[in-house]
Amino acid sequence: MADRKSQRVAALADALGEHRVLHVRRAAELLKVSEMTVRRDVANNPASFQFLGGHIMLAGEREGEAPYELGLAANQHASAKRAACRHALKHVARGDTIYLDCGTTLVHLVEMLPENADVSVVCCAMNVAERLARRPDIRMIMLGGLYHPSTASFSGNPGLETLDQLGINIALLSAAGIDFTRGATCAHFHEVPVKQKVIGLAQRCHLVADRSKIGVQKPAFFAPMSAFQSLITEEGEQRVK
Amino acid sequence: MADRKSQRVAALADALGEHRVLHVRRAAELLKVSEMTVRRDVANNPASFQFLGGHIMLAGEREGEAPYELGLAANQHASAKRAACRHALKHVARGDTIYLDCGTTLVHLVEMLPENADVSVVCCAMNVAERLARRPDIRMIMLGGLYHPSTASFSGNPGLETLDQLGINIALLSAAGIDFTRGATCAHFHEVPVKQKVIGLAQRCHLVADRSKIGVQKPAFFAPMSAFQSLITEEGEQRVK
DNA sequence: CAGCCAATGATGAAATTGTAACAGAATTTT
DNA sequence: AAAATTCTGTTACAATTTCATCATTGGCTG
Repeated sequence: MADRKSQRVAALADALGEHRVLHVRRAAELLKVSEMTVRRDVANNPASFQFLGGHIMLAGEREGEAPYELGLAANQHASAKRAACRHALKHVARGDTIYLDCGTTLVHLVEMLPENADVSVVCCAMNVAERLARRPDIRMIMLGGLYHPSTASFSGNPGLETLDQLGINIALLSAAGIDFTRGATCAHFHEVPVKQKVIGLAQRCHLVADRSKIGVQKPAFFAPMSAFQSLITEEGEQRVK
Repeated sequence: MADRKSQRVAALADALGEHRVLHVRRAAELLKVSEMTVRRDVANNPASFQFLGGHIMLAGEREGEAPYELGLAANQHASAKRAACRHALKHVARGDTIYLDCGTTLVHLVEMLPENADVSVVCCAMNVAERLARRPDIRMIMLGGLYHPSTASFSGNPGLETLDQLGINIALLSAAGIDFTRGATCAHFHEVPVKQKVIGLAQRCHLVADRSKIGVQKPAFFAPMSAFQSLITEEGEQRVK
């Protein structure tokens, strides 16, 4: 009986893995038990499931709990990041190929891209790619390689070589630290080669970040401010050259 | 006026970007309007928001709406696929590097991998990668390139070149068609180069699929049955050489 | 400024959801 | 095999959500 129960719980987890959200009634049908039993199963496994007004979802998708280690950073300054992206969006034109950097800033830009914008997006991060995958009207090119949970991004030579085959019009880079004299830095060294190569190849580069990054310096340096056309923050755009 | 409204909608989207889910009441407080107005805003933007029993969440995380076109296929034969994966799992040993093919079959295997299994997983599909990203104990290598929504996978030369840098012990391939005389086929031609190169490089290859695929033939041929150590289905493993 | 219109708020009835209590099944223990 | 225990389904009722309706507000136009 503990068998039956755990089997049901597993089946429910499976179903949720595919549907993301399930109404209690529907779950009861699928599992061929009463609604009440489903409710009890859910209540007994708060670690796995979560109730939300008649619907069941996986607990993991709860507030802030992204599968990445980015979780914490993601929520901070989110509206500032969004605002910065809104400003950055002006630089994207029809037909462009753009590079979106890893981090939690530029994911917001994906949702702002107008429908049928006819843009190709190059990225190297799972969180960005996940959003892009929801947009069949956008062509996505992913730079693969070894996965780094800390940034939800990939690194490696073949990914860098992919860039040789691309013509990037606009590169939108993010940074964890921006110092006007020293330049742009990030937290992890594996990000550096991709950023630098993109900077070298793209027609125009912009640094996109919320203002909390200004004055900060992180361990991995990747570009002087002169590498960028502008710095774009929630307050708008400013020349840096 | 329409200004006020769209501003509210944007603010709501922002708030949801941070919280993922918001109770109507809480949203009403945040936006400083009545609950009813929030409800109306949500109802007027079904493309952006979704109601879930008193809670608001961003659309796109909606039921059944996987971001991939795989949606339909995903549910069919799901338990057969899971069973097949359970059998396939026996071939994975500590320290192995394994290749997981694209499709809806082998995603199930990811969750079955024991914790701290010390395995490296090579993949080329978003749906597989998404699950792997939730597993910090697994090393993931992604073959990047151009994204194909039809299979949620990537293709391209640099991805293929990544394979040259890897030593794959076990390759688990899936197929949309299995014909014992003709061999294994899949639905999309862009999958073929990756599959073939993996088959060429891996120490051992197994074909993993539910039995509904047997006797079926799809347009893109990628390997004769002799390429595989065995065929693994929900009924277990069978030699094919 | 009267009048119109859209937007918002308030109210309450209807529908849905959450939960406790009990009774019947299934399973395990004695 | 009987008893005890756990699990499940049913029912009833409380709490909450949903929605239609109408009153009120605020802005705009003539």
